Amino acid sequence: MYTDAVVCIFMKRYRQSAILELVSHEAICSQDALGQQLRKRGFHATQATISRDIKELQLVKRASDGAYERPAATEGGRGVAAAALRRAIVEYLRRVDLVQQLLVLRTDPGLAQPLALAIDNAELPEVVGTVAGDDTILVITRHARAGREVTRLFEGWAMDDRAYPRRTQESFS
Amino acid sequence: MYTDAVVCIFMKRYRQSAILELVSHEAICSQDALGQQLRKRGFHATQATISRDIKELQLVKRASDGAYERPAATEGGRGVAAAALRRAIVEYLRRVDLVQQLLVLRTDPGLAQPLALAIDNAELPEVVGTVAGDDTILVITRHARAGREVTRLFEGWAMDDRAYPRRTQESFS
DNA sequence: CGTGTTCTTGAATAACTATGCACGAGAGGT
DNA sequence: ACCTCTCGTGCATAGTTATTCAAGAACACG
Repeated sequence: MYTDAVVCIFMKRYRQSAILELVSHEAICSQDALGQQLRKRGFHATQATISRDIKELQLVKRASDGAYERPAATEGGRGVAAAALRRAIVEYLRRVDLVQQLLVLRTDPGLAQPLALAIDNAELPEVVGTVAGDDTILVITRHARAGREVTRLFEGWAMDDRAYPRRTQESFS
Repeated sequence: MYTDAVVCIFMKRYRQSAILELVSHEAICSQDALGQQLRKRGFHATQATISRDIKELQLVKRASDGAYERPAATEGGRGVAAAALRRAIVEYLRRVDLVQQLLVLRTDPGLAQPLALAIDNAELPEVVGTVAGDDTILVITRHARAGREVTRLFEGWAMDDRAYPRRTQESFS
């Protein structure tokens, strides 16, 4: 069954990295298609095996186009979300106003949603929730003190960015 | 077929938000299961309809446990990243040089990192990767043709910007 | 050696999802 | 009123994926 008996154990790993390689480069929409690509690269595996590989690799299948994708590329945990938030703040935030425990953020038109999303994903403990329109976001914090804290945090990031005319990159990570 | 004819148009929206609600709260592993839950909440929809809803909502199905999930965690998706890239190009890019499949971008001092980040996040299919220094970015594309395409794309954006003096954000989408 | 265990896999098939087709309801347009 | 276009939908079914069953290989242990 195996061209070379010894290879059996190692095969799986190689095959799986080939799968990651493939799905990150092109849109593969079915396990059979993936099997075909693998065969071109010298791997022989049935759909059943590929199904198991995909499960182990924790890939996801996008419903929009049916392509496989590794969510690791897009997510990666709390720390990454925080970094993403900082980037989003620097990139999108234009103005901040605080009223009691309510924070009103302004962005350029159409960019409120992505920024609100970044705020939600960061899951800051002080933040209860957000409501976003087109260029305005209302951030509800637990109380006025929390509001001040968050305001300072966001303004600080935005400041850094303007102070030195836009540099800083080490500080992102 | 419809309990009330007028409701038909609005139904979809309600149903879809119910779907988002459901998948964010519990692990739903099949469209039939989703259908069951929906029925409990007063929505009647066949598997076919749910399949279409899921596609429209751009959910993904995790291979690990088969549950549906909204990739909203990915900071707004491809489109937003592309818009961010355009902003970054307009804002930071100063010069472009193409050598075969290698693209050399110049920015003002210290701004190469954020621009490179935007390029990476946009995940352009032609782009293999980037290497960024202080004011220079090397963008590796798949081949010379891809390089020309990307060059035209970036230059086009930079051009637009000079035509209309600085940032008309409606044009970003 | 045997024996039992664990891992990996293929074949068959069950389970699940997407889609072609048809139809009814509204929205315009003539 | 009538036609035509677009949407949203169900039904049937084609297409895709997960799982069950069985078997071969490697390994550990008496």
